[in-house]
Amino acid sequence: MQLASTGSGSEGRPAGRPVSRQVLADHVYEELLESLMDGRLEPGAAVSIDGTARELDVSPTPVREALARLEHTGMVRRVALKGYRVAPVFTQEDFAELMEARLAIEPVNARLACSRLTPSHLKELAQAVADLKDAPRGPSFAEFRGYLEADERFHRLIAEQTGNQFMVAAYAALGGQIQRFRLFGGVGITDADHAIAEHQAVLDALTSGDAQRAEAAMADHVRKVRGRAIADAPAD
Amino acid sequence: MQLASTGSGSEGRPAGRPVSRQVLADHVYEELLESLMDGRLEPGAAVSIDGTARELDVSPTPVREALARLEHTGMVRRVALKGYRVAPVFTQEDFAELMEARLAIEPVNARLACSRLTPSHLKELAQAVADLKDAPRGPSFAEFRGYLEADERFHRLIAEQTGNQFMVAAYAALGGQIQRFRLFGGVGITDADHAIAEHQAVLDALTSGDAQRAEAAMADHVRKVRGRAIADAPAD
DNA sequence: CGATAGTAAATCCTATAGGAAACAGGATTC
DNA sequence: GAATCCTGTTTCCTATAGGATTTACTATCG
Repeated sequence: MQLASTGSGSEGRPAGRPVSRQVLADHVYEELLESLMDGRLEPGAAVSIDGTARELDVSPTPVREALARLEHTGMVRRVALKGYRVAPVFTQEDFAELMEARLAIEPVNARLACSRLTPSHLKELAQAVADLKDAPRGPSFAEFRGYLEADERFHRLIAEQTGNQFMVAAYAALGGQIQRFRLFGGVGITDADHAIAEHQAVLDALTSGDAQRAEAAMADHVRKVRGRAIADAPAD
Repeated sequence: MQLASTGSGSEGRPAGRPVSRQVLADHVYEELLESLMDGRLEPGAAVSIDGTARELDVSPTPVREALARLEHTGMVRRVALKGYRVAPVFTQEDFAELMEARLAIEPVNARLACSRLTPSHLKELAQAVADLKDAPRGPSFAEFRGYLEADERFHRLIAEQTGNQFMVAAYAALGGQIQRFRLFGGVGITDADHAIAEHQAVLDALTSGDAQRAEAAMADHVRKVRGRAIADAPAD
């Protein structure tokens, strides 16, 4: 790394980025994922490979690779020779299926995590609940973004604390869809008080170390989320 | 499939082939997936982009796209600037986690599928069990390949018959790993008689329409598979 | 006025080229 | 004899070019 006396070739490295060499496809992936999560890319919108490449000032090759990865998450769909589109809006049936899947996975996660919890894990969970309480809940997206982030973080932490890589993967596959639904499913943050109380109940159960109770608390939470969403659903 | 007949690639492809136009990346994906499932690509082996491209007589671009998709399934791993490698062998801990995840997902699948079963679905399941019984079980891989395929098909059919796209995705994420473990985990087909009987029990429960019984039968099957695998595990 | 054909633009898909980094092997020096 | 440096090769990563196909717009004809 130290330069030899006879510097061969270009000596001037850009001062801004000395070694932080990163693969462009990763950057593109992160950028697209953020756009999808933030709602800047609305369901049904076309995601042009060339267009995205021009917008991010890269070549189409990294964009193609990033989209290939994103396709496997269900966030975008590929039609063989037509290109990529953002996955369509959730129907009520999709939502019901998603909640069914959450009911199968998340209570198990809570039960498994319960037996492996460490104090630092509990602290992280408590922080997530605290952030949920403190997050602003304004009408614009920028204002309730923190709320959604804390909500997702709480559930993801529990999945990670199972120590089971497959349960983490299973939740991750759902987590993106859950986040997407929160944005476009029509359910706002009218249920914050209830949701916070339920999260607190899950956290209390986990703290108590009673795995059965934690599993039940999580199942109760998911069921109630489903119930509130159905009650608020637009009759389209 | 035409890839095999290209021989010594002399010139570009002949112009008059409008029909059966398909994306090359899909071909590469299928080819690689089959190699991974068949065990031709052993765990830890490097999967060179350029090498695979030469071998399949395509350019590196489709190979890159196929590998990007495969990475998300856990079959291959990517190191930032070093390339792709086949995922390492399962440890006993990995196996325990996989079975824990199966226990969370597959019994639920059986329960959900039970209420939606149609006669044609039942016929497909019965065919899978019949194939399992009839499949040869020789020592070489080519001989018990049919057995593994029927086994995987049975479980996948149940997942699909839930009608829940997310449960299908969750099972698909596990299914590949299960198949990989069957090849490299050390458990042969010494338990065929037990496994067939358990599959039959699950099928009977599904036929009866008793969702609770189907769920229990599937849970019993997964637990017994786990038990037999642990008993047969090499003490490495 | 409406429908159709033709052209132009945009897009996807694949191949090829070139730069950068990592790995392997051999030669040199202590 | 061992460690180090250098060099050649391989591989990954990105950019660019070109063929093929779909889409949109326009002009012409019925």
